[in-house]
Amino acid sequence: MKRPTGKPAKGRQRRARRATSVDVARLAGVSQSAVSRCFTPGASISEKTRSKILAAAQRLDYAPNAIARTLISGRSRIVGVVLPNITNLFYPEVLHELSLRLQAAGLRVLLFNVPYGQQIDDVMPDVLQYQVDGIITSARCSAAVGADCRRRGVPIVFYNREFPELPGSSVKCNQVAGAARLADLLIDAGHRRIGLIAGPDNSPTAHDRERGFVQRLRARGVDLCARAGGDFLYDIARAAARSMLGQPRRPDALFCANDTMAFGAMDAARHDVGLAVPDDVSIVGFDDSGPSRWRGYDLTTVRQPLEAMTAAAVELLVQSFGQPGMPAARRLIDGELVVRSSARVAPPASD
Amino acid sequence: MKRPTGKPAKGRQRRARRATSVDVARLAGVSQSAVSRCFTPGASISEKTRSKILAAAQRLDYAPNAIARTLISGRSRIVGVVLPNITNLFYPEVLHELSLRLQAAGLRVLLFNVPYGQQIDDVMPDVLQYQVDGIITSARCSAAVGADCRRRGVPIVFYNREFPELPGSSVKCNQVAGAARLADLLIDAGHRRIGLIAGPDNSPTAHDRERGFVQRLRARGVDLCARAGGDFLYDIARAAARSMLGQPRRPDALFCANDTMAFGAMDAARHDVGLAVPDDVSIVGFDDSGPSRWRGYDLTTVRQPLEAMTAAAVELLVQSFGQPGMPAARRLIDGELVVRSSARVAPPASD
DNA sequence: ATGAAAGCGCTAACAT
DNA sequence: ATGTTAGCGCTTTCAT
Repeated sequence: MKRPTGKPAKGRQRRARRATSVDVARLAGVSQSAVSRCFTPGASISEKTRSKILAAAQRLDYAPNAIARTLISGRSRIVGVVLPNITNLFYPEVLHELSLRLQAAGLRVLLFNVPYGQQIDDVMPDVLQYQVDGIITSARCSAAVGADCRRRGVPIVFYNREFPELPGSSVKCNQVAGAARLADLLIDAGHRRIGLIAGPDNSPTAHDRERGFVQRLRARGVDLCARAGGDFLYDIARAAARSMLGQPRRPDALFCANDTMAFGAMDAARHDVGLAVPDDVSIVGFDDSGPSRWRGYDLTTVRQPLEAMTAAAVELLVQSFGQPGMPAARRLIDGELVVRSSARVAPPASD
Repeated sequence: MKRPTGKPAKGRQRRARRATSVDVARLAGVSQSAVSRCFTPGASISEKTRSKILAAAQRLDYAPNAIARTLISGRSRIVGVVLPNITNLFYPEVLHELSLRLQAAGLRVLLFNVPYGQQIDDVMPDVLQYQVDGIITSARCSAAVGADCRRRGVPIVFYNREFPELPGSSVKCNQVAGAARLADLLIDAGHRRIGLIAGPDNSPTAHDRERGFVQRLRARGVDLCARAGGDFLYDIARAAARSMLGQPRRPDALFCANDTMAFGAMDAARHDVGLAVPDDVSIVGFDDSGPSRWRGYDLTTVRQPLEAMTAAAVELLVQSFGQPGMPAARRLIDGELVVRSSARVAPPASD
């Protein structure tokens, strides 16, 4: 089955044939392995050979084929990033940070979107087929996935999720502590009728925030006076706030489990119910997303320290490349209370 | 260099050895190529063999190695997505749409971020090394990149950018027409003192919007009464609007080249200058980003039809997989005028 | 420091 | 329909 000389390698090729290391070797008058070494940092090669090879490579417009390299070396330098729903105001920033840092570490981002309602399990086979060196995920995850990764030796880092029973490190913002600080802030300001607009039932993050808030309230002898679900969405939260604040004995402070809902609540207060913020009602959120700095909202909230979280995630992942059997590390990073004007900070003067 | 029998393939391996098609073939008692066919849609294989193979594959937890497949077939099913700055309120949605659609088409997204100030050229070598089947990009781009792609036979689709001189298709929202509609809307409402807050100097999109707006104004006999740069950013636009609206002969309408700047301008009008929107000043933007629907802004704007644009981009790319020499297609998609309450729509009753 | 050779896991031509 | 075989382009021993 020798192919007739001169014919371009098989009939298959669909793209312009790129120069290979063999071509470069031939032109430079060296062996193919020399070319390989030339493009491998730290390989032993003389300066003379190197420059000959580089010249030939340049002439042929050669660049190493990362796919072939992956196949033989078993390392792809690709990280699978699996996110639940990029549309959420929070994830774009995460992804931005993540891709910059991974790029800086010489790693590539293979992005996977888990459509609403599905979990990571559904995309996992695809991720694994591309021989990713590691995975960073913020999606829901089952034990099967953990087992998969372990079996394959693919390290996984959970971002703002935690699965103590799964092998894999995690990085989390301390939602509980952050929410507690907001509870303190409201109570210190003299609020006693405090309502809560919660996130989706299936979001651990939302749960943590609610738990942290309510626990601290209890610890200081205050009970929630109203609660509604807002699903992390503006419209739902606005409707919830509208009806909550429309009551005769309405709350005078509102904790929303994320910023987007807080914006909805503020708009409900001002435009639907006709209350002033913070004079009639204090409103606080969680995330410190872009619009919270805007003058129209100026939201008191807790900043998730994205840079630190992302740096930690990448760091943990890169570390685990070194030692395969690395024990799972858990990093809990405190959020920063950002006090703006949407909540009063002291009890009203005359009361 | 025969390796001693029984020893695990070389000393190199860093991850648990995964089952290969050879293992599956052996267990199923068929040839390795049969296994390959079994996992190739449309290949001819008997039902009996297929099920034998699938059973063996399941037992061994086998999945085809996409990297090896890429190497031999020359098709990676990976699309390089190159974006300039994901933090911009617009790109997250693009990326979301794009990744969903590409996933649905059986393609993977390899994400590249072009840090501020750089152009696509700087990341291009990396993209190409991974043998992507195609590229979708929204980053600045030079002729060299176009030449690169052409030479390599890698199709490229420009998203909201256009390079007529480069080989490659493009999908664009018709910024000029959209901006013209906003100009019409303001003039029809009786505005004659119209100001503009422009985008970054290096953004073609920003230029198109400004050009479309100003041209239509001129065509109807109106000249811009003020102009400032806002760099697509909230803070800068707010400052610009503050000084513009603080003048004695201030504009009574403002076009901001994107929504984010319009939010800044609205906040400046209301909170910095004490003007009512739209009673004292009409403000319009461009993009229809999330907060424009919020009650606090309720911004009149032009919606970039992301779904249509993204669908077109993926479609063009997939088409060009079929015919390598496909002529570049240019798709210009009209945006939709979204009339909300931030701009008045008729001349004031008594004037 | 360099070269020869093996082979990563797979697809696709060819032969049966 | 199935098996045989030749590589895809590279990294990595091993030998020199």
